[in-house]
Amino acid sequence: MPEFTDSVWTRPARPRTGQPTLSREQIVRAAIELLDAEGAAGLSMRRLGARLGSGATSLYWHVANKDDLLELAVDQVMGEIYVPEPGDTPWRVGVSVMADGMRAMLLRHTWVIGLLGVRPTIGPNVMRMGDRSVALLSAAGFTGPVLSHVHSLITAHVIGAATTEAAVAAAVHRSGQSAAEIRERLEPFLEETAGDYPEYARWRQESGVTEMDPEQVWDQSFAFGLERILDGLELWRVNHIGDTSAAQSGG
Amino acid sequence: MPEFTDSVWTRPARPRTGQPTLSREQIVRAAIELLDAEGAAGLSMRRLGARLGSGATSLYWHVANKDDLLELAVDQVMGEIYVPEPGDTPWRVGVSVMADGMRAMLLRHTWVIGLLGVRPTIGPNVMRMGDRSVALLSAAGFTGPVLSHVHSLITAHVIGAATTEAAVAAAVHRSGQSAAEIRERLEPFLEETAGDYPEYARWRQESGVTEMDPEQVWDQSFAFGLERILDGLELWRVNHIGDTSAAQSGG
DNA sequence: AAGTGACTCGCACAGTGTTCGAGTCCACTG
DNA sequence: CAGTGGACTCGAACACTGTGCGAGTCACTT
Repeated sequence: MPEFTDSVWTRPARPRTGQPTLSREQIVRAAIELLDAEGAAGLSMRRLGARLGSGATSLYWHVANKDDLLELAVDQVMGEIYVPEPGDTPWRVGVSVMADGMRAMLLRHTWVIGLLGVRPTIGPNVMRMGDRSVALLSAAGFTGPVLSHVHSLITAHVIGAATTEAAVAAAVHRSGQSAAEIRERLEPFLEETAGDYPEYARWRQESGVTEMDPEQVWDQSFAFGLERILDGLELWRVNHIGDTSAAQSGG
Repeated sequence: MPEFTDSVWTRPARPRTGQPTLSREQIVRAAIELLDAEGAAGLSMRRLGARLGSGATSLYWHVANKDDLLELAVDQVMGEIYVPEPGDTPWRVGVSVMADGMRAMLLRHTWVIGLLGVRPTIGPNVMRMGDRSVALLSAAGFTGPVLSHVHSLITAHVIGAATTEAAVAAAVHRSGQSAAEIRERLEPFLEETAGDYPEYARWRQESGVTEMDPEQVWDQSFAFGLERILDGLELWRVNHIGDTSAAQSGG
């Protein structure tokens, strides 16, 4: 029975002495490249070994198993997220920068999304990100459990938005068609079922959403949501902290 | 090359004449049971066939492939979400009921979470849910692209929150330990690295979060986020619609 | 009685993650 | 310098996966 406390991060790394041809960092990097290029289904230990010019089973010396490798890969790309220092900017800007950066990362590495619900990551990069987030939100005046709630709220928005966006993007990519082609092809199907979903059909027609650039819609949707969240948080701040000075400078 | 428009939903169902021992509904139901009991990794066509007392390849008569089966399963459980009629309650309550229901569903069927980012679902239950959401949000005064943004915002919060919660729950379940045991075992590891993450360590100590019931914290975190989102939306409503009468009754 | 189409299913194939044990090479000790 | 131990590589093998194919069974129509 595996234990939660027995993960890549709590186990000591194997000591390195010789000059081996393979290294853990190299393997993780190659895995990320493969995942970016071909998605989660494209990564197999044999293919990864081949890409590195070594046998598939050699990898198991450096990595306990595939799950561990994926966990390492997730933590690695988490390190790409930039969390601003508190005090540099108003807290809303700081949080927005973090959220935008996280969203961009998830859309660069869409395979991460499917892994986030499987197992929590406590790797160094994630920890470092958490540490900096605490600094940012502390400076904004959030403390105690609420600080954690705020952090969860922001990350949940990013993850949720990226999830649906990635799903559509994956389908578009798989189909090999442009978004416009797909819309055109899907149209008759939607027309046909319009009678079953009258409210939706009405909105679809009168909203003009069919004429818009999908990519822009995603961006707008994400930005709109983030602004509403920040508005809501600001309101809470005013009511529960009453001190707006922290909005400008840290501490 | 598969096409986006060639999915389970756009293809006509096979006509049924005889009295077969297997049915699509039965297969989907059994698949959901298996997924609930053992997670995504526990579902294989062979095991599913065995559970239904039939050969594994027999399933392929009723279902094109495993991906299609999963899509059917996702849509099925999406049907468990209750979206209130507009007019029954203030819009905030209506939205909260939908969000709570969706969260509960995702936590009942955590395997769904890992599939949401893989491929968009346009099954009947999802469509029906969309239709009713449009009705709810229209009655609240949201129109055009903003209505879609609001819907995305709510669902993103639910999905994002459920994602991290499910990840932890899965790890706890796998470990076979209680949350308290895990915390106790993880403690030395966190102590050890506390020096590297000073802000986090400070917050952890002074927030008292270690003494709380994890399940309650999840609930509180989700509710806190939802309230902030609804506050932010309310603010937007007041500024951009200026009509608060729609808050009480539909239309 | 023959035929047709719905449906079931065993076999086979290519591919997966992972274990095991044999093999290679280097750094160090005696 | 011989030898030993450990770091590291890797081929073979095992149990498993999704799925195509073709043969088989049955109910019903003509």
